Amino acid sequence: MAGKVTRDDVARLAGVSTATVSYVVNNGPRPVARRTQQNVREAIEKLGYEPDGVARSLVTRRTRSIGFIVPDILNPAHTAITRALGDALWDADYSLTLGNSDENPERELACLRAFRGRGVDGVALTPGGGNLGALFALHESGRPLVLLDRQIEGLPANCVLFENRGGTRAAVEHLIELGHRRIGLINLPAALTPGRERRDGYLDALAAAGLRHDPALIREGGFKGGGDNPGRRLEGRLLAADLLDRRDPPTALFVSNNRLMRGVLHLLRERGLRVPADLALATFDDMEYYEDITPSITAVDTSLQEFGQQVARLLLEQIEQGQNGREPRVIRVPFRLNIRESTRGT
Amino acid sequence: MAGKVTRDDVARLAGVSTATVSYVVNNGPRPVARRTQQNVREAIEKLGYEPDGVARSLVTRRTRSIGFIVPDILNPAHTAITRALGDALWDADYSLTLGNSDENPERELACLRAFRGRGVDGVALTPGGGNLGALFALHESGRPLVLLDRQIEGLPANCVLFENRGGTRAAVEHLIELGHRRIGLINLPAALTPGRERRDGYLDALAAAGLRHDPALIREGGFKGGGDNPGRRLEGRLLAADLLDRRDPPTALFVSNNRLMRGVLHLLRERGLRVPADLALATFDDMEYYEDITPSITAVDTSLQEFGQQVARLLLEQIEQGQNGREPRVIRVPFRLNIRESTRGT
DNA sequence: TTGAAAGCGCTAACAA
DNA sequence: TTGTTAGCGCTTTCAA
Repeated sequence: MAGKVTRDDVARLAGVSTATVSYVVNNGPRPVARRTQQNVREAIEKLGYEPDGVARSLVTRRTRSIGFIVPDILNPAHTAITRALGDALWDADYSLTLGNSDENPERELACLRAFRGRGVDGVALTPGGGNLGALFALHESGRPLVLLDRQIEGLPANCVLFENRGGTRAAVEHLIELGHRRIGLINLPAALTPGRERRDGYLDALAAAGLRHDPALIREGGFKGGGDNPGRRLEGRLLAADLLDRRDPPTALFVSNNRLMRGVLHLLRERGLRVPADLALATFDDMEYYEDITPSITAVDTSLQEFGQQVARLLLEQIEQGQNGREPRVIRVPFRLNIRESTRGT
Repeated sequence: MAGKVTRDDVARLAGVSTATVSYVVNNGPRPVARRTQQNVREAIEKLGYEPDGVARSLVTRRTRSIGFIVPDILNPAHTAITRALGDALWDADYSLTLGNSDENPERELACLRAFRGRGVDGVALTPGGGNLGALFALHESGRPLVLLDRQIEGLPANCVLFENRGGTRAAVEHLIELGHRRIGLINLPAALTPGRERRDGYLDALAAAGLRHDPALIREGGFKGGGDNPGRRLEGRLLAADLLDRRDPPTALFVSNNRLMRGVLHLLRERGLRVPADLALATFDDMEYYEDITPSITAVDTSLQEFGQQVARLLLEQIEQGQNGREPRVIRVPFRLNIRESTRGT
């Protein structure tokens, strides 16, 4: 506040030009005599000078910050990705500015605009499906952009995805190996990448085992991910109840994400179902508490940490080297199936 | 990128001065004739002009961004606070820049520095206990600062706290009402505000019921909150096991936070304990999944959303009105005891 | 009601 | 090896 120390003060005290101070502070781009460096450093120390990032940004046109739009950071999967992304960016001296879209296209657009206004050096987001115009424009402007979890038809942007299909297939095959023949699927909407690919993985597993697929065993949520809409909170509960109330109910369930799974857990408690005796359960997204609760839950562990790191890598690569007409990269983060009591028993 | 549209272009096209464009864009501080406004707006529209936030910040010395340092955003309690804070700031047209300290004083300091360099308009953090010098300096510089969850001796900064004492007392009284006489406490380190106050609330409840307090029933973690140190992940498990292995074990446990609680849940599963028959359980921090799992968990619900909102309020108040020598505000966020199966049974 | 112009603190091109 | 200086895009004082 009071009387900010600027580079001029340092230059004066050290008896050099402001340019020299700049070269010392930034370690370049041109060399400075050792002796002079000394003097400047001392002056900086004595005055308690700190460079002003805003002024620097104005001339370099870089802010060393990344805008990150997440549908809902309350979803533990997004939290973990945010954490990993933030850490990786931090290591590269970038900071993370957060925006919640709540799966609301207007909010998403508002975030995009706000980020541009603030001059972020890149944007990462889980696109809600709208705002195609803005996203194409953003991509065409050459600004670093990374899509998470969902691809956008025709938009050749870098993208990080889960092994949706392979992970789901592995989990369902595991259920099949345990002897299950009627396996229900509580799925995300198949309109977006994760729902579509997880459904395909489920079908793959059935087909590979020579099981006929009964469409009546698939239930699909109408919800796309974020927000705290209470009606949707336990959507998984409704869908699972629906399935279990059939005259010929499944003996096992694969649940496509952690939000749906919460609803299913809720239902288990309400009905006092024994797991895996009455119903075996496997799910996508491995939450930390799945290994603490009773029964512990078999889950496809998607390495959220690596996911976040890859997003950072793509972003930094683009910032430092530009896209250079390179083909867009689509990275799949590997998975691991964590088998626990909800399928294997105690 | 290519040929950015600046205010000069707009001024030229509209046939006015750059100052006028500025007044139109900012709606002030001086009036502009309706007719002129029209012209300027049209020019802006036609050129697709967008103000440059960085340049504006350089002159206004405001960035409309807040730096937020959290020990570990993976802790769902912090996530929820972050979300609420971010939303409230967003509504006021501020953005949130995130830093994870991991309870590491060096990282905390690095965040503080980075934030200053980036010119944030205010800082909110859960202080780790170190960096006293930097925090006092920050506060004295007059920059908006809000402390979360932990007070710092002698630092008269605005602060938002939980009703640690009252909430814990209510939960323990609930256990006493259910007939429990030997109630264990798995606590956070009493060196910091939450641990100290929760312990006091526990003692309050015992005293009010005329129960003698047995120090052997209190176990205290050594951990201060963040990070993913695997050894600490299930600290609650060790502490609880220790307590239950006594010849005269408690019949109920109050667990001071969600991280410790995860360890306790893990232990329940390992030992096949029936809750609440073998052991009744109540905890501080109400996680969403506590109402979905079996048994559902009785918890002190601390309204994380309101917590985040209060942080935002304090911050914005300080930014807009300055502290003006006002007394520092210490806000306590109310709680609610959510009674569920882990104490009351099914 | 409006224009001209002086900076905000910094980087880097141009000179020396 | 170092100094001088022209901006970066914007806000706002001073004049008109």
